[in-house]
Amino acid sequence: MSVTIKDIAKAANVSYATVSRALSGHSEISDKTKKKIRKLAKEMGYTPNAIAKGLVTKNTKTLGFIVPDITNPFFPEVAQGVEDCANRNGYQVFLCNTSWKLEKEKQYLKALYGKRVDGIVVSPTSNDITHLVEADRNKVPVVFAAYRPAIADCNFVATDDYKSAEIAAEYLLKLGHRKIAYIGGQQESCTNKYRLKGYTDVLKKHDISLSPSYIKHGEFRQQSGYQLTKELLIANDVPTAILAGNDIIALGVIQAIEEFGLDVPNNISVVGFDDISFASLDKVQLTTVFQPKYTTGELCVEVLLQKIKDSDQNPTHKMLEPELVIRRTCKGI
Amino acid sequence: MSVTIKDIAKAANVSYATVSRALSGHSEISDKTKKKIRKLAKEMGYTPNAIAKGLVTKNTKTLGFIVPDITNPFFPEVAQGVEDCANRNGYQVFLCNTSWKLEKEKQYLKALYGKRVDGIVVSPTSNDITHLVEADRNKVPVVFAAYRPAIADCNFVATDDYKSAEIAAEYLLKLGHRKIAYIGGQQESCTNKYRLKGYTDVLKKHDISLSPSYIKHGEFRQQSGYQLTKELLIANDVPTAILAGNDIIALGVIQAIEEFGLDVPNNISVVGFDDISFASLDKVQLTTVFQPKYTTGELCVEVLLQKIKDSDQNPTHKMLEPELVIRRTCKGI
DNA sequence: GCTAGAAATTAAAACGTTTGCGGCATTATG
DNA sequence: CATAATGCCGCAAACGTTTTAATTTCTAGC
Repeated sequence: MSVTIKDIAKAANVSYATVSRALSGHSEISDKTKKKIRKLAKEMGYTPNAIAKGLVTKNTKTLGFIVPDITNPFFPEVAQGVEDCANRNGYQVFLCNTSWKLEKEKQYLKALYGKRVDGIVVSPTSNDITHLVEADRNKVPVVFAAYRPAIADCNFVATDDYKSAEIAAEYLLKLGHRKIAYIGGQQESCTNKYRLKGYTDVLKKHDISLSPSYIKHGEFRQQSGYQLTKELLIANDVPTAILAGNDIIALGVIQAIEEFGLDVPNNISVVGFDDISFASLDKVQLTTVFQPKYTTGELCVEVLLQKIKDSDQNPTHKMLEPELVIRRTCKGI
Repeated sequence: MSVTIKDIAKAANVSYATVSRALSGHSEISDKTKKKIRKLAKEMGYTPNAIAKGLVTKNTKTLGFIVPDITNPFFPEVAQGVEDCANRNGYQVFLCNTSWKLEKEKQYLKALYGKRVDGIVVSPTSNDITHLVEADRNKVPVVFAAYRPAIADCNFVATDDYKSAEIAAEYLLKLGHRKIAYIGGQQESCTNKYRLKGYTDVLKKHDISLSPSYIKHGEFRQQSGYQLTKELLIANDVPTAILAGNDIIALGVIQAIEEFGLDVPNNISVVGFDDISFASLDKVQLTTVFQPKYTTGELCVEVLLQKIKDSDQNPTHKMLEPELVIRRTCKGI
């Protein structure tokens, strides 16, 4: 059995209110007893029970972080930002991995609320976020990470996906490409939609016709990029450039291209999104659009803490700037 | 204010003990009232308060997972195993990232205990684990992940690091290499020690003299592998093979070699440990020693749940089998 | 219709904290 | 010296559950 405030009170021969005050400090109490009790607490090996405390104070100093795939290096970097910032402010974070399953996302949301977390940062699995906004409205502050909800009154911090895609597409055009395919992730996903739109808009702007066979969707996974690219290459009209939905898709794309006997960038140029750490590997040198991952995580908990402090302020929207990083998977035509 | 058991009790005109029983189900209660109350609870939007529940039942259905670096792809895979298995059993997990800082590890341990987690799986930052075994003995069950403690009465699940290194070294010898360097991670780390010993033992067994300049230590990071290899290559006695402390170090090693104008595997062979997903990339094709990462995570929480159920059973030790996976970074001499 | 026994329900304590309010010393004020 | 003000501290309620023991209600057997 672990030692409680009551044990200390008994040992010090004071009421347990006094012990509580001595330990927390922010109440009127004489320096003498404060010293005495703190010393005693240390000797007895007291660790405050955050559970009991949470019950009365109604805040648990706990956050939830819901991600679709912790195995995609994009998310660990965001997670590190979340975690560091939470930790700096005395919070702990529950990690929840949905494996791109909406059902799991819902389950986790419920569980987190059950645990009475003080706030949730979530990178949603799908475009169906009704349960999340419902939670935000009635239960616990929610901020979306790397996702820009269609509804206005939600908190989010995201990188401008539309702009990211614009930048990438413009770059490819500048290199002389006209036959540019898009290998996306989940079609319904919001990120995907914005990126797709940025791409199509740029092409339209330059009067380039969009071949439907050049647009393919699957998952944000290497395997998916690989598969989709195979399909693309088997068809007779091979593009000169491929825009991948994100970096791990791009890795799959490259793999497929080379297995097909073609070369990157000599036959086909490839650009991704995110700039995960492996993109800069000498062997990879993937041209991609950088997204501030760590910062996203940090900012998410910062706005969350704001909401926690002052629950009825206006929703916060933070749009981060993408950045084209040119490496060696693209070539002029 | 969220709806509580008392609210439901009032609405249903029963005692709140009845409500509790109706909801939890595992007590004698008439089917009729059970139905009635459950329906009511749903209508009123009741979510049980796990905090309050934890206070009385003394288990929180919560686990802690402490890792040194979530950014190393090794750990997300373990994390996924931990998370999936925990989730399957109705547990939630706190992710704690120490960034290889012992101080943070200690802080987190305290915080987790404060939150009264039911168990902790930890991949320790250093070889100083006294605080962890102390916690295991007096407070909360702990199991070590991917780490084999020197002390006998601890729970752990790890891959046999000694054997892993043996396999790798033997392979290199079979290819004809005699000048094999070792670029490790943190020297004090247990994993490193076993791998180093496996390597040196094999070399001794084959009567190969160990040059001290061939053994270097730093961190389990790409940058570290890169740096150390640069130093190694600048010295005049260049090895024909390098054993890297893990895969991300290996990536740094390869980078340094190629920047130096040498080729892998034609001039220098390299082998890593872990088999992270990027090792199999077409561009990388790293020869490495596979470690069952996901399984490690899963097993960790399995033994944890055992300990939680039956606290005074003997410590559990699980040793997993490594596996050499031959790709394209090694060549015969 | 009575009673024994089983089944369903209630009352109340407990978990470990925090905190508002009241009371007692002690000190300051007139 | 009496009173007011102040500083410390104790009492007890509260947070939302579970659970033990006690009580009521129901069922069945005679």
